[in-house]
Amino acid sequence: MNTNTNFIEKLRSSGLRPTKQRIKICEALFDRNETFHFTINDLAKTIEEKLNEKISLATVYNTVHAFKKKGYLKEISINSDKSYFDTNTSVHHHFFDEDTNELIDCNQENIDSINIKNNITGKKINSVEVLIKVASDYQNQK
Amino acid sequence: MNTNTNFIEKLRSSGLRPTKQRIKICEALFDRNETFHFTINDLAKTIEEKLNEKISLATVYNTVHAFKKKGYLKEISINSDKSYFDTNTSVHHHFFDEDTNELIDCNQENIDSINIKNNITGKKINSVEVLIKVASDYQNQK
DNA sequence: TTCTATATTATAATTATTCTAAACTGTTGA
DNA sequence: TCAACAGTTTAGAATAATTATAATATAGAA
Repeated sequence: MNTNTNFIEKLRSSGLRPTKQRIKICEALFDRNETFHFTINDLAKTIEEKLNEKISLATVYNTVHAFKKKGYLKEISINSDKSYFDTNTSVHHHFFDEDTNELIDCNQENIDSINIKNNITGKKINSVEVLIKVASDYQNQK
Repeated sequence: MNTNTNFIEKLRSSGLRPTKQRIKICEALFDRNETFHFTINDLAKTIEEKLNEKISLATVYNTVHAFKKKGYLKEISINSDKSYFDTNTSVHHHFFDEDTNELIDCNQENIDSINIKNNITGKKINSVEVLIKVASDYQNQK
């Protein structure tokens, strides 16, 4: 409940009404020790199975997008079948394990800093993402 | 027609039957001076409007995937609403213009080489992709 | 030419995501 | 405390990209 008070504060201070659903989603996302990499479905399943709460999918989508807009989540672009999100919003990169479809953080220190010598004229760089696709050594990749 | 002979050769030598449709798709993709960045819809539209040919969408999908598997196309991961492909299969990276939804090549020399200090144990790196999202300087990004 | 494996096609099915419009709820202020 | 209203949630419909299906057509070998 102490954490919940924090979530309520966090929501209110970012101009989001602290509704029952949003607080639950905060719990599912931020009440953990490790970074959480998830798809909308993963999150919905977590809420349903771990928190015994049924939240409409539309709300899960809305909330995740609201949180992303507020900077509490990052969206990661992988194979374009679905969206992946990350509770780690610091600058960092990702491994994507093609065997298991799992995302793994790759912190900045693991890659020399990326210096783009020439940017597109008149445009501002919003993000630089590095995605490293890996798979078992022994098997052929599709 | 000289190019078509080349396409037929290329197809046959990679174990793909040189069908009317595949040859047309080769024309649409490879008969150009510049790299082509496209979605399936872009390609279908090109074939219909520029080459006056109507090829079933399923065939366009099948062929693009076959070409990707053979290494003639690269798939680029951006916002997960649709897939983007690239006729430039050399190692290079991309700018993505969020104002226009346009992909722009970013050749390797524009970025210092990316050195991953620690890879995931037991896995092989299949690809390293850098995606630089840009947008107009003056406007707020979503 | 005939045969067969491979391709193509229209269409249906599937999946992720967004939209809609009605019902519900936090918050404000009387 | 409570009315009012804007902001939220919801189920379900709509949309869009992609894949599956199964019938028809075709390339290439014999």
